[in-house]
Amino acid sequence: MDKKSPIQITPPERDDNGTVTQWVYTSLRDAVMQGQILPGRALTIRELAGILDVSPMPVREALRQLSAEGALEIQGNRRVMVPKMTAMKFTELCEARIAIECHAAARALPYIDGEQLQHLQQLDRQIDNAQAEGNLEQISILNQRFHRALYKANPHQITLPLIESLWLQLGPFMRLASSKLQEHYVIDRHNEALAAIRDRDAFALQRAIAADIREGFAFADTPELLQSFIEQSNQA
Amino acid sequence: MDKKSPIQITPPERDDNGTVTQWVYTSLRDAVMQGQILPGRALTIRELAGILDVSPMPVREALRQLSAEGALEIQGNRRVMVPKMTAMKFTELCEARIAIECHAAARALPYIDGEQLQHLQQLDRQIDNAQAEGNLEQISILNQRFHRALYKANPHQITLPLIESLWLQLGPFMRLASSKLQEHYVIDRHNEALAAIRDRDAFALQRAIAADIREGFAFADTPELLQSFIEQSNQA
DNA sequence: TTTATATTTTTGTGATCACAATTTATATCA
DNA sequence: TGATATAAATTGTGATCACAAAAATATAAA
Repeated sequence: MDKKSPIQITPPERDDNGTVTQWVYTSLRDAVMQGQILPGRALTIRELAGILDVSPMPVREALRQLSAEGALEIQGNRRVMVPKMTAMKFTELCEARIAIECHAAARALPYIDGEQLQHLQQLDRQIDNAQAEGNLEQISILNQRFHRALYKANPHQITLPLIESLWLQLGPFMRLASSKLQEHYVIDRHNEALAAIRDRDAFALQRAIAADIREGFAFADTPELLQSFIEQSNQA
Repeated sequence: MDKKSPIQITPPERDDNGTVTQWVYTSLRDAVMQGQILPGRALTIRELAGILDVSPMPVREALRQLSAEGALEIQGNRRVMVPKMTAMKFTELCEARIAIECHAAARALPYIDGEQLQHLQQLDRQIDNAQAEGNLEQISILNQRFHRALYKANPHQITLPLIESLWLQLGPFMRLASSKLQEHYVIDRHNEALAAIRDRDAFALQRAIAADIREGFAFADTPELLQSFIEQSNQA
């Protein structure tokens, strides 16, 4: 119980409506996304149930769902863990994000009305503020919210679950890696995206989104730098 | 129990190794893919457990996994059902397939060696045979196998689960729709794909894959035809 | 100390049960 | 007959238990 690395879970308010399974799911999802569980660390149902003070049943269900979403990995031993990152996997995830999110953005463009544009602009301003404060955590959350709002403008959207799966797989590594950095310059490509939306220019929008995603990973520009981050995050 | 539409499940051999949950999952997945469960039909844990002659527990887990994969949908009532198709959703799923599978094919291309090419050619011949026999069921299975083998050539592949999710969402509708057709001409684009692979031509490969996917849906060419298939498949 | 073997503990799986919420069926009244 | 209220049945959820498989630990031999 205490020989292994600690699992720090800060669960959200136990909202009375909604099932326990739902709450456990959100708690674990957040913990994974924030890199609070080391990759490779074995997650046992009973231990998590003890930490969250619930019966094993909702944990079982949440683990299965998170595994299906790619956030966790079921090994041959039936053991569940946060997947370890590799350089090639990282590259594949980035390129997949670019391909799918550009597609989603282009498909959403025709549906973006004035109100939604305003909402995106507001999110962009909030990101600027968080940038000024150097609040990396907040930047990351708002950035996700910006992308989600953009893709969701398409009322027939079906790719968001796929995109979120990629975010889940990249999330833990991103957090661990960016926490090792003292500074992290971010060029704001959201303005370019907003301009492209106003111009109804799908290609420009895709360029802006692709650049935004690519520059979000710029901290691991060189293969050597990437490798060093991976080794640090996979110490287990 | 018998007022509702029947659920015809032909489960595979109960392989002794592997968990009951795994077996239930595969059984339900196949049933959904083959359109044997009407969209909108409420799936209850106990009923499925009775049909498959297992306890409710493995059914619960399988349903949750299938829901996370997009094969099933959890309504507000916590009821689970096969999602209903809409014209717009169908279009979005097709376009997403094209975008992601073209990406996956291009990323796999550099890794395809002689042995894998040979395997793809063999699958192509099998498809030709099934075509000659008019065995739609077999064509569909082999076609999936062809695409899967192609994308899997990339050893760092991470998009296959996303692609399979799209297949799961399209599958039931495709089966129901194509069963209404007497004939279904299929132009074989796999030869073009194989030629592109031999030439190491990524763009040509993407064109071939895109055309293959698009022509697989050609039976619903016009909006009116598509609408009529949707209405037929959603009678519930 | 290191390696191999035996024992204990822990773990995932699947079954069963209780209960509140929802659905379905039945009865009541216009 | 048709709408509405009441009762019965069914459902998902979460808890608990038993058990075989796996992991961790202890023991023996080199």
